[in-house]
Amino acid sequence: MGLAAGSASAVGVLLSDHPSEAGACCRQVCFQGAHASRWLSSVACWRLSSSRWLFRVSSSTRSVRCPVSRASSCCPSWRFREHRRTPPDAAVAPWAAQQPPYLAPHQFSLLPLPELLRWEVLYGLQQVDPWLRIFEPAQVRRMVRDLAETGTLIDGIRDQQMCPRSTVAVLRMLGRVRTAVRAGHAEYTGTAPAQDDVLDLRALGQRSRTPAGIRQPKTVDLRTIRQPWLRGLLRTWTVQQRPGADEFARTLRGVELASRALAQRPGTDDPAGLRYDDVTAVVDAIRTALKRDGEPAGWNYRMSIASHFFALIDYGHRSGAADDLSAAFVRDPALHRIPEQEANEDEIGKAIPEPVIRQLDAHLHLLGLGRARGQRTLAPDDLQLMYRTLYILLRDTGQRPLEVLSLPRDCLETRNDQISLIWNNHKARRHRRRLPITTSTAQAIRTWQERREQLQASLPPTGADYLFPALTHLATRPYLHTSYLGETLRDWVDSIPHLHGEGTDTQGNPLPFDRSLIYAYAFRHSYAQRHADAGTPLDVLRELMDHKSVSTTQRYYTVSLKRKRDAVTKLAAHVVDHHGHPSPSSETAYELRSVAVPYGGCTEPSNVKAAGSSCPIRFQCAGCGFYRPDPSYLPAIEQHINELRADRETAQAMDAAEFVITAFTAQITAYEQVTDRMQRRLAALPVAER
DNA sequence: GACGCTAGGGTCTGAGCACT
DNA sequence: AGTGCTCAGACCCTAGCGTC
Repeated sequence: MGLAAGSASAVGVLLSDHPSEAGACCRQVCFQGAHASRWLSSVACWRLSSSRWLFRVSSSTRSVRCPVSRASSCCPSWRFREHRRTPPDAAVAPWAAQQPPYLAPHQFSLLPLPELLRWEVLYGLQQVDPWLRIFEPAQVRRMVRDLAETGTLIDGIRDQQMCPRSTVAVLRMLGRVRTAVRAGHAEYTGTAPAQDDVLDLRALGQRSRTPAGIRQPKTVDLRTIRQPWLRGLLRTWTVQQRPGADEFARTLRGVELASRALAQRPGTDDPAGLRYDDVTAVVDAIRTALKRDGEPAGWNYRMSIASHFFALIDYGHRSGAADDLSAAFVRDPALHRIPEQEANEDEIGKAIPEPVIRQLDAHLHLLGLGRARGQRTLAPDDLQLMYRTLYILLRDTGQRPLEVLSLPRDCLETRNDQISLIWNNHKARRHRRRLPITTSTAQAIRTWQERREQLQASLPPTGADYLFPALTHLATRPYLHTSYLGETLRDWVDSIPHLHGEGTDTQGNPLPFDRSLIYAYAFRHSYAQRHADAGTPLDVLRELMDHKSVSTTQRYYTVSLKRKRDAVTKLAAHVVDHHGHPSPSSETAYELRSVAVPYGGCTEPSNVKAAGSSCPIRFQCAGCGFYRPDPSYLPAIEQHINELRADRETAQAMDAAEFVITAFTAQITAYEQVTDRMQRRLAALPVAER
């Protein structure tokens, strides 16, 4: 339990009407900041009586010396001694029940509450402790004030009705405490959650917040799952396995989809009657699942939903939680697959085009202004310098945002005049990697490093080892959070007045670039695309990006349709017929009227109509009038000629029939003529176009 | 190469901390 | 008590890698 007002240690005081020793009218426990929960844990032993349930303070709860000076008129001990001056034999209990407790800003008292409510609140606060980052005694004091007229928290009325004058923050605290108390009471009496159709996820240990709009503690109404057996299985699994929030959400999504699909089929309310076809129906529903906004969900997500749903079914079979479940209701790995869709041909990848990056560079002076994150810790100039350095690193190194943010404070290394960036590959768990960088990139880092050294005294010590340290003591990681970078980049990009993309409108004006395509990770794609366009060998780029497999590197950049068209346009102008006569055509006409055959295209109509599978002369292309050899295949054709020569020699050695040798010779001659003509035409071209 | 799993990133949004 | 800022959860997605 953290404490507000940044106090390093504090004292929680529970005033009791049963003082344990003479002269001490308050039972109190000292605790250091975050360890209050240990104290509360020791108080958590409670029992149920016939008419009410209450907590019992454990004997391990220590009574310690009052930290308030006894000379102080605020100290209850001192006040009690003063009280006894008039009736020397006055009892402590009646007196203490009427006394306002002494409270420092970091303390609260439950004394004003009736006894049952006092123990309920205490238990609730103990349970609520792990759900909070910082515990605010002031909120508890307000809650206690507003609860004074209440008898018990276990009541059907809403929080607002219980404390109509409370502020939003107090009602939030009250809601948490009531959730915890209700869950504890229900668990003790054995009424929930094993039988409830409304699951309280927080009471089940999930520390989760809710999607937009829902402010109440998160509950899930299982009554939307129409099949009682499926509802029961999900409830049992949740209660017994206590899944995390994400695991539960995916499983629930799978169950919802399955329930909807099964509801369309007769007899699926009886788990024993389920068949193989029912599994197929469930898989079909997941295979075509949509996101909540109506768009098709991604393949990996749908796969994950299916995986979680069938893990639940397996749990039912395995654990006996679904004893009646038909043995036929299992996934068939061979047939119940969720295939990955083909990538869209027109998709041009996620790289930010270089002209757009140049426009971003031109507006670098705006980065870190406006709503930049971290204004409370850093001066405007320092903030700008930090974000500028982050941008340069993203742009020049192609590293993932988290890798840039978590760079070590001393991340530069110079060997043989080559400067390298030392970084950690979190994703592949390979650390202390080295990436060669340019002098200008290194200079940008050094400039920030020098300024960062001067700032260290004003920064939280947890981030001392990092180049971009956490800026507040609340941060859960020692380095800057990814959302800082993402949100500041978003605000910067939105603040740039004009950002032109590629192409123009009908009036010739440049088209605006879609700003949503600019985000931190997109610079990694740009880095890969930049290297690919510059001709960096794939294996070198793989090393630079620290990928294990080349296929991963290839996924980062794509050959855009435009680049393909450029290539087709250039080559289409040099297509020749089999006599070597130029046979130029528009790229579209050529694509429409031809079909790919070995080493070029075929324009024979019946073969084109059959998509290349119906050659009337059995693919004797070199001698065909419809053959359009493609200059890009020149090296391959020459290799093919060599193979034909080798085959002819083999045939001669085998003393093959004369027509076999003649056929090889004719093919070789035909392909030689094709290459000869193409080479002559290419030689006549300007050097730049070859 | 298809499939499936795990770890973790991008983005949106609300909770709640910190400051006034 | 009001308000702006910070951070973490939800949801969906990508990357990396192992298995078949």
